[in-house]
Amino acid sequence: MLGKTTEKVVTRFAPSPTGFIHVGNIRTALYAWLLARKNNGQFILRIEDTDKEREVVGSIEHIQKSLKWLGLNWDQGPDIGGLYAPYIQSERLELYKKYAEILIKKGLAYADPYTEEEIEKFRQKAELEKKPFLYREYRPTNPPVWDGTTPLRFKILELRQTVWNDIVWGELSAGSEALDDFILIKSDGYPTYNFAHIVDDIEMGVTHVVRGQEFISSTPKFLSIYEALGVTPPHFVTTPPIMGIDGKKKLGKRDGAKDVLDYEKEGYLPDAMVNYLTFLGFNPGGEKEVYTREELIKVFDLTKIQRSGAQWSDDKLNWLNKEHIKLLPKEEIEKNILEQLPENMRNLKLVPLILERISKWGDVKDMIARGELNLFFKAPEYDKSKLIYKNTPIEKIKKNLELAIKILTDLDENNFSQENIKNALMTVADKLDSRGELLHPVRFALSGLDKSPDPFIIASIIGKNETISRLQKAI
RNA sequence: GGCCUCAUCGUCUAACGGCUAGGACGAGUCCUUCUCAAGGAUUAAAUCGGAGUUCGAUUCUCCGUGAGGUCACCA
Repeated sequence: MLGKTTEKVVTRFAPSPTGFIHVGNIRTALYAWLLARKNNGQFILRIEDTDKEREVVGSIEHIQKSLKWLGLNWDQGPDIGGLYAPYIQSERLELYKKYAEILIKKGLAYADPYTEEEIEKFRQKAELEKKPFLYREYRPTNPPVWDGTTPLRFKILELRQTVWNDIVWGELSAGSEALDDFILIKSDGYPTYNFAHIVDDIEMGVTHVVRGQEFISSTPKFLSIYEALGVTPPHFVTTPPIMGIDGKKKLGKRDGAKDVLDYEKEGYLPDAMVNYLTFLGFNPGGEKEVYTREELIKVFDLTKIQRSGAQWSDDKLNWLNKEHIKLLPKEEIEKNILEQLPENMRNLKLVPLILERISKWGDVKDMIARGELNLFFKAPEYDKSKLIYKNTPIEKIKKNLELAIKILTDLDENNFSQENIKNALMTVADKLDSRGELLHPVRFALSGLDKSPDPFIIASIIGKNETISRLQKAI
């Protein structure tokens, strides 16, 4: 499956520092990481900062933070160095120049003599003729010697059909229209992505190039560079796109794809994100869906990556996050929930109640904002008439509330637990015409809400004194 | 538009060419319940269309349709 099975697997994630990493493209990093970890290989982080115009200050740190949060640790990278340092392309310009010289010597690269305006004219002409624009049709016969002030172009010699193999997609092919004289080095001295990533992948010994399917159509160009340099290309692992929630478009920043770190802020578990992201476009077979990180590494298999795009689903992510929360030790759940609460609300007894109403830690803040926890800290104000259960007469409601007070007063304060309260009240409630005529006024007296947790858990949390005081007030 | 690619419930997906096309999310119903949530049970829901190969096609081939990607001194 990996081709040369004896080779050591080396994968990389090579983002450009143009802002945050969104969930639509972090999955490539995840798959590259899984592949390296599964094979005890190397995972490299490389920064492709060859476009100075689009560069955003601080994004390298932000990207590293995103990867760290997800637990995608790298073995070589800008911060930790490694055998092939530096890992930032702008610091490797000499290397690209060296490779460019090799191509020039071989007669496979030449200086582009045209101005941008001239090229634009060619392009317009092609558009008018409804033909695709191909620079090679205007290739200069006697290009000047390249002095570094003009773009350097690759010279495609042989026009032919390109056929190659992709581990995910199988055999792929493209006609000769896909081959053109593209730019290797820009007039500002920086290499293009097309050239730099190949040089680096060769230098760093990358064995598996994991990337999104937007690169399929430029693969013939990449292959012609490998061929020109006399280097065997790496294995290509092309991943399907992730589509936005609403439409069918690829998930991108423009379509509201969120920063990976936004999910950290919202209180998702990194393991749940990793699980969700892995399964968006991959399935090992079988019916198990909740996987730990270690299990994912074990079952990850390149041949089981999907080819069609998958739509992002917050619902499924939320469900999976809840499943991962359930996997956590009790103390950790308590710690995380308490952290979300303001100091005056940090009551350990609230934890089980909160837990069953959230799918991620951030939901706790929403509960607070909606005022759902207020009733545990302050006696509620409410419309008295709502104490009545259906058509039960007021006298009966009053009697039942008095009955409840009597029962609860008899309960020992040390045994004022949800279970004991429930047993005590239910025994009495069962003897009435309907349980509601007791349970409803009690719950309403305690909560003041049409919809709330059951009276037993409320009583156990606010304690015996407060419970009885609220019931008396109701009467 | 040229080139490349993809197509199973609403969504994520499973199914050596062979059981009644399976699971999960979401939705509905029921149980548990005074209400909400949680939990349990359960129902509905799909092989894009048309030819061909075959005893037999979700699976292989062709055509059509739909969708996505790509055609930069961006990566």
